[in-house]
This record gives sequence, C-alpha cells and structure tokens, in this order.
Amino acid sequence: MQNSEAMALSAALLAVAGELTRRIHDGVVARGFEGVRPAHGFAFTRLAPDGATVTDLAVHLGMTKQAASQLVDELVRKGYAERRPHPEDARARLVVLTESGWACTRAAEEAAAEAVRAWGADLEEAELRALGEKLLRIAPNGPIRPAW
Amino acid sequence: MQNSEAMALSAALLAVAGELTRRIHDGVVARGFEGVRPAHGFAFTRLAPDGATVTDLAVHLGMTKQAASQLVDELVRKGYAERRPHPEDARARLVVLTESGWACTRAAEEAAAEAVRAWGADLEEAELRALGEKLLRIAPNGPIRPAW
DNA sequence: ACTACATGGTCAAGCAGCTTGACCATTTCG
DNA sequence: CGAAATGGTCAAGCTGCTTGACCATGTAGT
Repeated sequence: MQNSEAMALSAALLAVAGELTRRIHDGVVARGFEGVRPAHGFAFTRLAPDGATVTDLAVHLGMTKQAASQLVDELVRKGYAERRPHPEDARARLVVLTESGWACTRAAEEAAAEAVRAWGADLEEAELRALGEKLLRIAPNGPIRPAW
Repeated sequence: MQNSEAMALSAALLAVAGELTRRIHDGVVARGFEGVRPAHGFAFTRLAPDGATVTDLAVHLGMTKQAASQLVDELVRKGYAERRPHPEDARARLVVLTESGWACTRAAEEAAAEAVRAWGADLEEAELRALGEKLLRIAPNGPIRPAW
C-alpha cells in the first residue's frame, strides 16, 4: 500500500471519527443532557460496570489524576456521578454513576446507534458488521486518548 | 443492529482513531519535526495543494478565524508556512507551505503508512483496502472537527 | 514493630488553545 | 457613491489541562 493511500485511509477514518463524535454528542444533548462533553462519555464507559477510582480513570483517559479528579468534580456537580468510600482501601474513593449518569449512558448508546444507522444509507448491514469486526480486531487495549 | 453493538462499533472506531493519531504524531516527531500538534496536520492537508486563506482554514478546521490565525502564526513562527499577499483580493492573504512544511507533510504520510501497515498483523491487505473503501463512502465532506 | 517507601487523592498555580467582542481595510452590491 | 459584506487582526477572558507540593493510608524491609 502506497503512502498516499494510507494517508487517504487515515484521513477518512479520522473524519468519520470526528463526525461520529459530533453526532453522538448532539444526540445526547438532544435527549436533554446538557453540559456534557465527549470526554465525559469515555469516563462513563469506564465507570459504568462497577465504578472506578480516580487513578483508574486517569489511566483510561490518558491524563493526569489531577485532571481526572477535576473531571469527576464536574460530573458530581452535574449529578452524573458520586464519590463513595472504597470498600477495600481507605485511601481510595470509588466513583460510581448515579441514576442520572446511567440514563445519560443509555442516551449515548441510542445516539450512537442512530449515528451508525445513518451509515446504512451508504453501507449494507453486512458491510457494517464487517467494518465493526475489522475495527475491533485492530483496536488497541490501552488508554483512550484524545485524537487531536 | 442493537444499541450495544453500535456502541461497541463506535468505541472501537474512536479507539482506533485515537491510536492512529498518536502514532502519526509520534512518527512525525521521530522524523525530527518538533513542536507540531495533530491539529497542524489537518491544517497541512488544507494548505497543501495551493495554499488557503485563514478563513478557509477556519472553516476546514471547524474553529473561529481568530483561532485559525493564531494557528497560522504558530506555523509561520516554526517555519512551516508563510503568508503571502493574495493575488486576487487585497484584503486576503494566502497561506502557503514552506519547503519545511512540505517535508513535514511527507513525514506525516510516511508515519501514516507505517501505522496502517502495523494493522497488517491483524488484517489481510485486501481487508485493509475494503476497510478504507467503506470509510471513504461514509466519510463526511464538511469540516474536520476535533473528535473529543 | 518501626521505619521507609509506594500509592490514592487533593489543593494551588500556571499555561495553551480556544472563544467572544471590537475594530480596520478592502471588496461587492443597490 | 454609500452601505453592507467579507478577510483579517488585536485584545481580553475562559476552560481544561499540566506541573509541583502536600497529606493520608497502605505495603515492605529489617
């Protein structure tokens, strides 16, 4: 594969990613959740199962723990999360989603589904699945870092 | 397609995009171009053919023209671009890449090719082409906006 | 058990990159 | 020709991140 082809592929991927982020964000806002930023969505995916510590979040988001702590402050202030004492470590605090946080997570899923479904105009259902399957194979396991 | 599937697809796409951005950036830095940010790369793709005005850039990057102007200041200061009088409009100024800017663009292409080639470990060449082709079909034409 | 270090978290200050608002120069249109 | 639109810059302010310092709790070495 030539450099120019690789660049075209990269540009397309980044453009699609940017558009997808925008659509999910718009969809979440349209469902009544104001004051949320795309970065919060990535925090939600880490908090969703059983909560996480601030340090966990920091690693997951690829930022300092101070920044992650500020982000949690913001989520708490807006009612999407709350800090609880950690059951096994008195130093740590477990950050968990509130009911409002779960509702926002579900809204994000709906918005994502809506955005993906919009691609159905250009791609068959089977192609879409193939796309997702390929992306999952090359997706990294490390921290989710801002794209640019 | 269920919401959870769409969310998984979205998450994978965004994770791959983030990783790709990081790899291109690292590759460019490794080739000796310091002080460049991913946002500059998107500016380069707009400046590359024949240059562009600050307002063009602003639309392309989805930011205000003041911000675009600051970004151009930075590129000029670092020797990647220069401002010239616009041949057809005395109000406007044409921003064009310097030789150093072109070299950086080529470095970015090499880095992108390297990053894409790394996916070859998980994907056949034909699958890779199919991936690129699908992405091109659903890629938007509008401004390139930061993903999160 | 006591000391020394590692780990989780917060407070505070600073900075980079963006925004809004105001303004000037030039072009376009009625 | 005058009025509005367009391209660009200057200036001030804000937000989200960083670095640096610090405290509380856990863990390991002797």
